[in-house]
Formats: sequence, C-alpha cells, structure tokens
Amino acid sequence: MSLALHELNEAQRDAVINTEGPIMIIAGAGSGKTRVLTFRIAYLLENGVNPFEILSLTFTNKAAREMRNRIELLIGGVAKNIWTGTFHSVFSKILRIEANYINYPSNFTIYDTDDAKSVIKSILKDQNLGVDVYKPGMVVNRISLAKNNFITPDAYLANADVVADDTATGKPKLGLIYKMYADRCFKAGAMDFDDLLLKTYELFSNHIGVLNKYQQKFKYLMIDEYQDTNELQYLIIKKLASSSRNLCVVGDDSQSIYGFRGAQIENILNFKSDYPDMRVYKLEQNYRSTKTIVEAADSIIKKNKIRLEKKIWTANEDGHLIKVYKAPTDNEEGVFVARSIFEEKMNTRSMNSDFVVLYRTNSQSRAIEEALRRQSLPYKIIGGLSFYQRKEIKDMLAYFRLAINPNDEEAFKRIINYPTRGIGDVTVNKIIANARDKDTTLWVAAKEAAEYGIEGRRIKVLSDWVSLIEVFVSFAEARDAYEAASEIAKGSGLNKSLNEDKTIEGLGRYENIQELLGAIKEFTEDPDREDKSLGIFMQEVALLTDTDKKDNDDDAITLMTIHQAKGLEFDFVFVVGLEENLFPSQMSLGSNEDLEEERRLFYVAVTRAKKKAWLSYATTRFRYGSMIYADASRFINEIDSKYLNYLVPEQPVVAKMPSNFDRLRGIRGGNQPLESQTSKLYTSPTPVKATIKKPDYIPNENFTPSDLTKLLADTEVEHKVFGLGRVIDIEGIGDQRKATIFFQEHGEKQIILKFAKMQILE
DNA sequence: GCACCGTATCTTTTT
DNA sequence: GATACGGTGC
Repeated sequence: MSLALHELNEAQRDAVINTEGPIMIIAGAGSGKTRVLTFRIAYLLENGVNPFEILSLTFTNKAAREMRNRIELLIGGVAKNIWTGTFHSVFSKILRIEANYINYPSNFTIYDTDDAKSVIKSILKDQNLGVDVYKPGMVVNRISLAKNNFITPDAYLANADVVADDTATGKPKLGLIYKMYADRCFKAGAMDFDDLLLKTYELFSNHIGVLNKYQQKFKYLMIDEYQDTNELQYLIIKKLASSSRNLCVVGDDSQSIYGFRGAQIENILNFKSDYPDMRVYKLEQNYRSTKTIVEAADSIIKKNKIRLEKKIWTANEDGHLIKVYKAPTDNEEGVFVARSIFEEKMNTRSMNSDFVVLYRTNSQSRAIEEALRRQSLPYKIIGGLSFYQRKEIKDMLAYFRLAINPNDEEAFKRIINYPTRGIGDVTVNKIIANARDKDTTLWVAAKEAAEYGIEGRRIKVLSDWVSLIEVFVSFAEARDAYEAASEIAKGSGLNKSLNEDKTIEGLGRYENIQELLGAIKEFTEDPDREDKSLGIFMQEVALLTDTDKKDNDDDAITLMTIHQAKGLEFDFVFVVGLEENLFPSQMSLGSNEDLEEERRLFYVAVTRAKKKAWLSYATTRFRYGSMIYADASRFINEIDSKYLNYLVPEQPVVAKMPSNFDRLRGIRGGNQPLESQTSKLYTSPTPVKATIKKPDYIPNENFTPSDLTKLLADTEVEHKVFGLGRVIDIEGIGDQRKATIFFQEHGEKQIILKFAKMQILE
C-alpha cells in the first residue's frame, strides 16, 4: 500500500517527505497538523525506518493514542511499536528502566501535587515555619518552576540573587525547604511530575552511555506542541537529537498558553539559532473553520507583539457572524447558553457532542451546569475533580502505592489508620519523630517501633499492620494487577468499611472502588500488554488526566477550560465569562507578556469552532460567595467588529409568570419549588467517573394534550414521553397523518398524530 | 479517637 | 459557596 500523498496540500506534503535534518513545522490552528504528523510517521515507516526508532512526543496521552490509531489505519499494526506519549509518560518509562543509574528504585512512586503539598506541610511543621508565610501551594509552584528551569536545590542555594530575592520577600528559607523536599522525595523513592523531566536530564547528562543508547535508539524525533515546552524539555530534546539531528518540531507560537508552567515560547521562536540549517514549513491554510472565525481570530492575535509572521487563510465559506451577548448575571449567562444550544440543536439537528462551552476558570462551570440541567440538556465536565482525585480512590491507591513502594511516605500517612485500627496521632508522631531522628523512612521506623518505646496494645496493632502491608507487597510482586488489587481491596478492610456505609454517598464511594477495580481488570486483560503488574498500572494512572479519558458514546455537551480544549474542535463553541479581571485574568494584568498569553488563550478558544461561535459576559457574577461587578473583556473589543453580531439584551429572564420560554427551559411554576427539586433530582451526590447527567423527561404537571389537527411544521411541542421537540415535517391525511419531530433528548421520531399526546407550545 | 462546628482561604490555567 | 483545618466536647 502506498500513502495517498496527493491528499495533502503542498506545504503539508513538503513537511511529510522531508524527513532528514532539523525541521520546524509552524501549524496554524486547524491546518491539518495531526494529519501531517501521522503521514510523516507513516511515510518514514514505509521507507523502511524501524518503528522502534521513532519517538513521538505529544502533549496529552489522548493525542498520542489518536495518532497511533491513525497511523495504524494508514499503515497497519507496526504502528504499535513506535514510542509515543507525553514527555512525562515516556520519560517515566525510561527512568524505570534506568533507575539504578540514579539510585532510585525502579518502582518509584509518582507524587502528585497534593502529595507534594503534603510533604511541604510536614517540612514546615518540622522546621517550625508558618504555613501562612510559606503557603504550601506557592512553595510547590516555586520548586516546580525551579526544576523546570533546571535549577537544582544546590544551584538554588548557591545563587545569591535568588536567595536575596527570597529574603527580600520575607521567605529566606525557601531554598532550604526546596532542598529538604528533594531529599525527602528521594528517600521515599518518589518523584514529582517535574522530577520525571529533571531526573531524565540528569540521567542523560551524567551517564553518557545511557544517553548514547537512546540517541541511537531514537533516530527520528517528533515533538508536538513545541511552543509549550519548557527549558528542561528543551534541554532533553537537544541532547537526544544531537546525534541524529533528525528533529521535527511542530507548533504554533500563537497557541502558546502554558507560560505559567514554565513553557517558553522562545523555544519555538529561537529554533533557528540552535539549528541554523533547519527548514521551516508553514501550514497556513485552515480547513477547520469558517472565514468569519478564521479572520476574527486573526484580528485578535494581530494585537500581540511577540509572534512569528504568518498568513492564516481558508477556502471555507463565510459562515455566520460571532454572536456577542451581555448578560446581567452569571446565572443568566448560563440560561443564554442553554437556550442558544437548544435553538441551535433544533435548527441544525445537531448532536449534543457538537457543542462545547469554554471558560477561563473551572469555577465558572457551576452556573452553566445549572442552566443546562434546567433545559434538560445532557453535559459532561472535563477537569475539575477527576475520578482519581476522589477521596476513596486516593485511599485505595495509597494501599497500592505502599504495596509497590513501602517507603512512599504520603501513602503511609494516608492509610496507617484508615480504616481506623487504633493507631492514633500519638503513635504516628512517634514513628515520624524516630524516622527523622534516624534519618530513615516511616516504613522502616514503623517496623522498628518496638525498639523505641511503642509497646503493649499499640505495638501489636502496628506490627499487624506492617505484616499486612508485607503481604500486599508480595501480592504486588507476584500477581497481576487485577488479582493484587482485589486482594488488597479485601484485605485492607477498605472494601468492607465502604460497603457498610449505606448512605447514598457511601454507596457511591463503594461503586467508585468497584469501578476502579474494573479499570484495573481492563488493564490486565489488554492483550497488547506484556507487563501487567500493579506497578505499571499505577505508573500510568499517575500521569493520566481527565482529558485522556476514553470518549464514551454518550452524547453530551462538553464543558471545560480553554486550556483543556487545546487541540480539539467543535462545530459550535461558546466562550463565556469574557470579563475584565476574569478573562484576561487579574493575575495577567501586571505584564504585557502575561496579557499576550491570555490573548493567545482567547485565540485558542475562538479557533476551536468549526461553524459558529458565541461570546458572552456577565456584568455581575458570584465570586467568593458575594456579588462582584464586571466590565466587558477588552478582548471583545479587539475583534474587528465586522465579524460580530451584538445581541440585543432580552428582558430579564426571571419573569414572575412562567412564559413559554421558561417552559422551554424547564421552569414550570412561577415560584421557586422547582429549583430545589431539580437540583435534588438531577444531581447525583457522588457523581461517577463519566460525569454525564442525563435526566429523564418529566412532563409538565399541567400537561394538556393539544388538538393536533392543525399542527404545522416548525412548531415547538412537548410530547408526554419524549419531551421537548420541534416539528420538522408533516405528511399523510386523516388517521395516517404523521409528523416527523426532532426531540432534543431522543432525536428524530415519526409520530402518528391520531394517537399522540402532545402539547403545542407556541 | 472521633464527630461536630466555626473560621479562613480560596480561584488562573495542569503534567 | 465550598473546602480544609483547628478547636472543642464526648
């Protein structure tokens, strides 16, 4: 089989077939980047390159998976053998293989941000430092930034400027905390997210043989979303590519939105200075969006000073103007979104999954959710509290973690007395004190507890617990992930204690645990896996994000932050909360650089849309539980107004008497009982993984079937079973007369009017 | 050891 | 408005 290169445009084709030497592909939004990348890899394979020699780094696991699938479609099963994944997942794999070089156990734990904060808190406690001066979140951020710029603890402490800065801001101990933090992680056999990069870089720097091995292995490197790489990632890539020099970076400076995490847009702007012989291919034709959207977005991004010149264009049709809506409150902004989605669905007969609502901060989802629920529109939220962050899941995972690496201190502290087994704070504090004293880990200190004055009933309970964990350790070593996990779930008592809780919340927690076990089972049964150990499962879980979840088939509207929408596309896009101090964020107003990043974020938001975009803002909004006032975002005014359609504000939607619109929106009585009812009915107390809420239709209490003999097309109706819908077509006469109706919940249906119980709404 | 309650802080975005 | 934490009382 030969690749269909003629399906590509000239720039795309050039980017595919020029496989040797350093190459930069500047890929504007919607310009067929993934297509180029997949074709490029397929082209390499077709020309005899061994799949094991290709390393392709993507931004999310989902992107990696998608790319692998698409290559497989092009060229077949060999695609399985290429190395793809995120920086973090690929390098954690390498670190496991090479762990002995850096004195880590190969089953090291990956600490998430919560673990990191907890380590910081415990250091502060030991050092008698206040959590109000050294806010754990801030300290963790600062350490992360240091690591991502390749500043080790010693380098940090040795830098007089940095230390002087810290002293000036009243936090002279930051460097010390950093050092202690790194030390504790090391002792616990744990790495945080940044360590996965930092240790990789150190591994490659200090062990030239290891570096050579991987340089020879990966003859072709491809880096996606290059504009979002940080200093450390940049350094690693440079090392890996220095031998073969077959480095292909793909990115778009206009979509650089992770500066706050240390990403350096300079990496893409300065590529040429590292590789003077590089070639650039610019993908400037947009295949995704209408002319209006492409040009409106271009008019936004032109306000930025820091950017590479390019001319984005499209051959697509003009499309609709971007609608702009000013809402009096955040709740009514939600109502506007829900109502607009409903109408768009009716008019274009679209799926829920064609819609996305994008916001700057996670907390904005609330008002939108409420409105969608009232309109009976199913939705799913990406991000926020993910499945793996739920308490019961983290508890269970802590047992697994300890079974894999008993020195994991955060896991230890989490479950030593959970479920309650009579090991109280006093005993735990004794163990901690002794561990610090002897410069050892909590696990070792717990095993030796008898030696320093823990006795009687306490030592019995403690040594029982230690033996229990030791059994778990042997499970994790000897059995596959599913067997080990089920045994641990039983043996830990966690399963039992959750099963005894018969409250609704408790039931939900129990179900979540079962779901976790289900996921592990699925992992174990995957035929493509060689290593089915619990350790590997945990490694993957730690690096999983909400966006990586497999899409399930449920048709739902997507709600997420703009950051998470990167790389995705939707027919219909709502960007909400366009208010000063929210978007752009208040934090970004201090410097032009930060403001430009916000503007790029706005650019990313708008360019997600294929067909239509809506922008909205609210002049008042609840934040901190109190009302604040806001002006329209400067970004709205920055769009050339010829692309905008300012909607005339409607009269307040909270009318005393229910109007037809209210009824459409699901508001039934004039007074409030419904609000509490709906939230009870539709909010599951412990939402399960795929947070899709699809309420059953509940007919209006004063539902009275209308006379349907005069029913016309385009009429909105309420069906006793199928709910709200719009008549598309009517045909036949007499008893045969039937209507084709598109229901928002059930799609298109043929209804014989003679028997139908429907009410006409207009 | 634990359940309950009041208070402080939070909101930028995430691997 | 929600959560996390510390204090109090049993």
